[in-house]
Amino acid sequence: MAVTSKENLQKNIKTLKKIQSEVQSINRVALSVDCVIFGFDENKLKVLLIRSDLKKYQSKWSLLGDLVKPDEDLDTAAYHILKQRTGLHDVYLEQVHTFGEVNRHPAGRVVTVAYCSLINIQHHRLKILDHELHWHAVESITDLAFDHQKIFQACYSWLQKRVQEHPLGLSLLPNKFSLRELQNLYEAILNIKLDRRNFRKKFFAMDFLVDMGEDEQNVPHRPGRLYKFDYEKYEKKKKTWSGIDF
Amino acid sequence: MAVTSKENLQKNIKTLKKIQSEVQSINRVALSVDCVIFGFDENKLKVLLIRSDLKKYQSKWSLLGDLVKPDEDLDTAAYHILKQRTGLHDVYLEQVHTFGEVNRHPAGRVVTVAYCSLINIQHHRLKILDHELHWHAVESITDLAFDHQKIFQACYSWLQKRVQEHPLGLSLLPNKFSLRELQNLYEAILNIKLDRRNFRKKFFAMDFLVDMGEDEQNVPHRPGRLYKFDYEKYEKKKKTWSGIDF
DNA sequence: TAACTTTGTGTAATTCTTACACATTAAACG
DNA sequence: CGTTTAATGTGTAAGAATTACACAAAGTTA
Repeated sequence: MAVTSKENLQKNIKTLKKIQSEVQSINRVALSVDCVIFGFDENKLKVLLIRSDLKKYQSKWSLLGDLVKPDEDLDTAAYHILKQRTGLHDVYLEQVHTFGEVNRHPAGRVVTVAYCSLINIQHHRLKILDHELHWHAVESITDLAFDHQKIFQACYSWLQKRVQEHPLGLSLLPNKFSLRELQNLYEAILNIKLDRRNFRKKFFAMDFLVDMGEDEQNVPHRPGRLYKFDYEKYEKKKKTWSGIDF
Repeated sequence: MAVTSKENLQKNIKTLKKIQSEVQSINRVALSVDCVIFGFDENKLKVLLIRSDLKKYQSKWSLLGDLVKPDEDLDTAAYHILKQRTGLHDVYLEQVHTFGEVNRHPAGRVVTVAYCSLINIQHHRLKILDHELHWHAVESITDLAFDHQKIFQACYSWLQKRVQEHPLGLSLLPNKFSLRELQNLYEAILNIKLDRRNFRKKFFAMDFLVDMGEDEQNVPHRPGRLYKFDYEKYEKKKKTWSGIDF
């Protein structure tokens, strides 16, 4: 099988050259990444948006994005945006979907890879004021630039689903949090009300919460216990899918 | 807010031109789509592979893919491959992930968008013999060309998860199928054994199966009932996610 | 010290999941 | 034609998970 004859080798080199020329010439497009950066503040789910350079006059907001350099991995490009815009490097980031319609961008063919990121809004407050960068409550996001509304919607739906099978949502909270905060978070993301006792029971039953032995401070009522999430334990024990459930 | 002053307009045009030049010049990469095409035959889950043009001498197999033309949508490009290679046009196709590592392809920077497709292998048998196109059982797929092993693995994992929340798996079966076939399908995809009675109970409880009033033919034992899947009913009733379950 | 607000906890009813066995049907074989 | 073979079709009881729901305790504020 693995007879590497001279002809085969030459044929192969020829084919490679052909592909290379195809790759180099006409068949190229611009590639960008766009990040949907979620935060959680005042019990609301928020998204970080920037006033679009382009179309500024229409006062439209857009997602944070940039062109991918020819020598840059996609993930790297997305991390770069996060670092640049929020100053954070240790963030949850996951690719969601690629949008490649021919006419999606006014500047020509630009295919964009959408990433979803979740950050702790408190670690970050500082860097915001410069630029035209602002947090927007998800319900209020209605008319973004380009096809960013669609991209945002895809990422939000993705988050709502993903958060039910993976503890990524916790990236939105401080390291120590109360169960009320945790519940508020899920209620905000899923846009539903949950039963407090059952929510609590469920999370304790998962057994990933570590009691920090501390209570909340400066609350005008009985303070709640603070917990952290044990990611290591989660990684070991995480649910191995099985059950058909349309 | 919406004051469209002349300066703003001019500034905007200038910005657009700047982006256009960035988009047109250096910041471009080749884009391809790769399809992981699943089929189901002899109670095994299979994938359609082609002998790589390139690296042919190493007898490696690869996924079916092609460069995306500058005037072609991503989904269109993926459909095109399916049409071209299988002759089928009415297939289940979904984007899974985009792979964009700088050095993933020997011919230069090629970012590829991976699609997953499920086809009914019986509607298709004919077109296979030409080309170096073959079905491979998923367990036997170990050493594909380029990073195709990684792409295949991502799509297979995606399928295993997706099939538990969406009836896409049924695209792999004929329109009329027995419950045994259906169970074999799920067992093959998930690579587990399922209890026959409970499986049956579960599917009937979903209430998406329509009794065709016919039995299997030419089986050397008691024939099973044939059913079809009611996609319309599914679309109406489909489960609205809710439950946290890591 | 009384009023307020939110925490923390338990149980009963219901639904869902799992494990498991036997009679039935058709084809194949002698 | 009767026996064997191989799969279909069905029900139930035990256990697990989910839901709905109410009251005492702990701090803060006035």
